Amino acid sequence: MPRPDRSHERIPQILSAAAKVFAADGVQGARMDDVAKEAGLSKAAIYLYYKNKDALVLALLEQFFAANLEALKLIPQGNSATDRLCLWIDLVSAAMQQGAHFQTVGFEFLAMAGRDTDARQKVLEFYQEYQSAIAQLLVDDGMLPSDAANKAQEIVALLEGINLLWMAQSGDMDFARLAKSGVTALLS
Amino acid sequence: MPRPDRSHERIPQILSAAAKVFAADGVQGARMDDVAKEAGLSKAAIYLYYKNKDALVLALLEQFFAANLEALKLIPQGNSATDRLCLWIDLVSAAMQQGAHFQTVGFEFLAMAGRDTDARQKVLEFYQEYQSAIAQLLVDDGMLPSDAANKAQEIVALLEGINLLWMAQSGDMDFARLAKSGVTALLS
Amino acid sequence: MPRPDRSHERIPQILSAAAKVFAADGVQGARMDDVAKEAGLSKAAIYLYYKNKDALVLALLEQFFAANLEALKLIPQGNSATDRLCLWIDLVSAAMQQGAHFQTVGFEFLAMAGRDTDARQKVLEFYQEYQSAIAQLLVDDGMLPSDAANKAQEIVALLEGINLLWMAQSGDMDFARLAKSGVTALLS
Amino acid sequence: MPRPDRSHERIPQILSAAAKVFAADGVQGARMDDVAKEAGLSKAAIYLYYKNKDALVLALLEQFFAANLEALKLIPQGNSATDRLCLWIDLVSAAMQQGAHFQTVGFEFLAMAGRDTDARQKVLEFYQEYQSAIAQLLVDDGMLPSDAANKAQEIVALLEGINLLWMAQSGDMDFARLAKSGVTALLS
DNA sequence: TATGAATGAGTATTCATTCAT
DNA sequence: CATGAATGAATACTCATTCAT
Repeated sequence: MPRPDRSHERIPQILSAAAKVFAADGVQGARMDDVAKEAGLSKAAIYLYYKNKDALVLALLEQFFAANLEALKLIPQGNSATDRLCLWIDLVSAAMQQGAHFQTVGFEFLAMAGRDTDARQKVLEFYQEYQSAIAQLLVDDGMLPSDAANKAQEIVALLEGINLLWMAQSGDMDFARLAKSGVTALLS
Repeated sequence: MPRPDRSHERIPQILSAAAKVFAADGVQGARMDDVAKEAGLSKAAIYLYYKNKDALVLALLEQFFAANLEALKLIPQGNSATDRLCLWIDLVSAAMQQGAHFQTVGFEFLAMAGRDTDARQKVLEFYQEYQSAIAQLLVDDGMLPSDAANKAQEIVALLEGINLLWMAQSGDMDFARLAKSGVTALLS
Repeated sequence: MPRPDRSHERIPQILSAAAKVFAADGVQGARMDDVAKEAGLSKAAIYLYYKNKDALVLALLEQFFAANLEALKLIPQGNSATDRLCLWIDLVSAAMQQGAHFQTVGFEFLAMAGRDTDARQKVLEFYQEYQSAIAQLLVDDGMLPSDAANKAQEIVALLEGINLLWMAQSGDMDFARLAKSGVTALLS
Repeated sequence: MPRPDRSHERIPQILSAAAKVFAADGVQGARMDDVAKEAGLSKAAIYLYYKNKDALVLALLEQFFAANLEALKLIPQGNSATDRLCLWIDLVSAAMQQGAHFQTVGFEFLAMAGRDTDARQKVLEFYQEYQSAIAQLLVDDGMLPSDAANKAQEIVALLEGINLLWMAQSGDMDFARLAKSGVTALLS
């Protein structure tokens, strides 16, 4: 009599706990003990699902960038590229307030990318998809593909940079206003 | 009988070693042992100059942002704000190739800022000075102070974002071209 | 509704798997997980048949020495004690090639005997029966019982020692020839 | 507090403690914690001298067989091979009472030899030197080299086997008497 | 000022064992 | 009978930090 497969509930449970603990203590500073406690599981149970801490970190890193890519699907239809981006920025900005605390982990993932091949691969893929999506949006609006690629890079850089400043200032900054103003300027 | 103060030669020696080791292994991953070996000193000698690892990390963080602020003094005189920024970007871009490897540590410092008060303070100061300098440059060119503050934030965000993309792509990107093109667009 | 008793098939299945795993990884190094996998059972199933790992080890130890005692029953009838021993050595030697790999576990059992009362008991019994059987064989040939006891001890020691050397040399040695030559010399 | 002992004194200190603990708990059962405590050092200090537990075990194994080889140098001069061996047996027998408890570890080393290449190498070397020394003694007494090699193997086997029985019987056996009687028989 | 030697306080990882199903 | 899932209790190994010299 096979029992139900608990993996599908344990894995989000563990990842969610890990995200919380990693955000609070940093990737290296986080203890498996605390992840387990936060997940309401024994430490050994974590190792049932992740071979070791590195595997857990990588799984979280994947989830982090995958979640960010998900946000690209929220880009709405609309008249102009500028309009569509500005509407999207509002959506993203609202969502940002939520996961703000966890965002700092993103910086550690970027640092990891400088040292770990797997991490670098994920980061690269993420920015490539991100830029592609923005470029497509510009092409939809009539921009030449070659121009769109460059402009998309500027836009992505601007948004990531604003995000960086926003984090640096502990969220004490109007992300949406600055982003919309910047994007509008870049596209005018 | 006073002994010679070796601080002026030991401190750069240690910081330089620490920078190398931190870049290679990450801030938390770096071992005092390795810093000492890299510096050609005994581990205990490090403790003569830095109370503990945290102090060393903070000193390095200070140095990191101070060095970046130094770059602001390189902003040249010139006709328009756009011209001056573009000339400056060329200078910065050339310098960047050098310390590329160490830049990843910057991300860890940003992550630290999310958790450590001292780190946050330094990061905040850095971005405030950075934005002020850019804003001043815009005011010099005739922009209204209130507009200049906003525009400076956009420019700083853009440049930091491009830097981030540049790191993420392991330097495989034309930093200067993209930065100049973006800044020009923002200021047109 | 009584269910069929599977003990008679499970127990050899488990012991045989355990023997394999113990031989490969050592008694302490062997994991119940691996024994279970080797036996094609779940780990918990092992515990249905053996209270704990110690019980399994002891069962294996018993089997090990019992199997060695079985060999004593193979001592053939014959003319002289020397003849009978030499014939027997040939039989034992042929069998040794088989279980060679598992023999290393024997050393661990001897080591255990130095620390564990139960193990010591089994080992003592084994050598007592071993020596008795050989002594009886000598008495059958006309030797005085008191002389036979001593001579049997020498013979057992010699054979065990040759076995030891044979193991130490990874089987790269003519066990039978050396054993027969030695026994003949002891009895001449 | 006086300055601690010099490092070259630490190694015998650690090995001696390890021998004690390993004898009591077995090689795998021994905890580094206990070795440290027995040595009067911190656990970390052990790791200053031995990379890991395996390295410590191997060092002990080396010492074990090296010490046994040392005993070969005690073989005295004398008239006949038999005389020399009997005199030597008396010496060895007296020494055995001392390290009796540690001898059980020898069985574990033999078991290790079945699984670990380094261990096997050491064991092989040991028995080769052991047999060579005995063979030389026989040649000194006029035996043909080819006969001596075989006879030496029998003698070594006998002595190791008696040692094995002696351990199995917890020392409750007259090692020297049996050994001398056996060797005399083998050489008559 | 400088260091070799030492350690206390962790931390990741493992594994025998249990139990609900 | 049988097992997938879970865990408590261990244990090897690490590292920032100290201190006698």
